[in-house]
Amino acid sequence: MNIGKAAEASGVSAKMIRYYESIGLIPEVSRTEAGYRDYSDKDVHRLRFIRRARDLGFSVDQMAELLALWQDRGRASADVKRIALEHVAELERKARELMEMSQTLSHLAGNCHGDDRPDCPIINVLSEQDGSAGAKSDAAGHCAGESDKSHEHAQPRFGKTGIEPDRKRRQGSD
Amino acid sequence: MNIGKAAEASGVSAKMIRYYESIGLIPEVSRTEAGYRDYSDKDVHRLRFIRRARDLGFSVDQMAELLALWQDRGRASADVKRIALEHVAELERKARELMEMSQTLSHLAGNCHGDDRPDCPIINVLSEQDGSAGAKSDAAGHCAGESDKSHEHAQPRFGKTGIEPDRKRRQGSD
DNA sequence: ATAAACCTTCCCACGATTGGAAGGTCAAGG
DNA sequence: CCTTGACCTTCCAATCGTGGGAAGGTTTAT
Repeated sequence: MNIGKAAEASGVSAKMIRYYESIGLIPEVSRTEAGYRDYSDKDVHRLRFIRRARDLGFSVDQMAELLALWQDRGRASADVKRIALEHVAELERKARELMEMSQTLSHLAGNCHGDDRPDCPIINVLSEQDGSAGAKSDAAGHCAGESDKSHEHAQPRFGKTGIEPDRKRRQGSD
Repeated sequence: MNIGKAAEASGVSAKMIRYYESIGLIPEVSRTEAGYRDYSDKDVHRLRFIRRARDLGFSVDQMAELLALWQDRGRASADVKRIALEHVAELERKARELMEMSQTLSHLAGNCHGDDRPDCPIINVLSEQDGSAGAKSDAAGHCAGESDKSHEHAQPRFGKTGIEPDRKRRQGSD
């Protein structure tokens, strides 16, 4: 089965299949004489596994762990569960972050007339001066319970588990 | 005020200040004789505006719209409100997506023994065959109400509003 | 004078994915 | 047999927001 069929059968695009191969998430499959990748049903099965994991928001690193556990007949379900629960915690953290932003903002929007006059609590909050000692309208800005997290966000979270992007692996040998 | 002080005063890193300038989100500020950027209080005020918008999850494009409205004395608050509510909808959509993944996964994890035996509903669901006609364990896989969204996700969402990344603007003239 | 702490520009990396160019291959129809 | 279109191959670039770092110049404090 060529890559197009494998992509269709698995729900993973041909582009991504090649990418996953290049970073070592999936092994290199055999090739036809013309150099076309040739996928077995087992390969497609693995790709479907990957698609489902991806649809659940797992990172490539986590998918690598899950794939390894899948292959491991002697795995402990505790290991799978741990990965899943860590991911759940992360998903919930991110969801909470988004909802806090959403709540703050819809609260502000609720207080905005939304007419053709310029006065707007949303703009007012965005343009607040910082060191305001006392004159701060507390109802608007940070009512969602986020206190000191303002300056730190978006750091890389999942450490690499062993697969590194050797995109250029085939450069000198081919 | 040099860029380091402006960064400290605004909560936007020096790196990001230069980036925002390079993409045209903020104007180029004046320079000292040595070429150092020199920020006024007004500039810092704008940077704080940006930091707050960013903390609310606005994209650079949306921040550009908000900055324009901020500067526009004759703005209609309806315009601000519209941007805010569109963003709220987007935030809620993303939060919902994350929560659906989280729920599916924690449901699965709840059914996982989490011991040293290999049997695990999480792995089972991930490795399910697709065209399974009847033998599908419905409790595990897709209980969160997501039906046909599996194959389409992560498309670019916010269209550019006029600021394009002309990072190399200063290349030939300087 | 010298060293530390800044600043400048430029390039690269992340993660996951898509798009496209340039070129080779395969299958179908004429 | 030849053409055409649909596929495949590799390689490069872009996305988005941010951080890291190199190479070199400047300011500031000792």
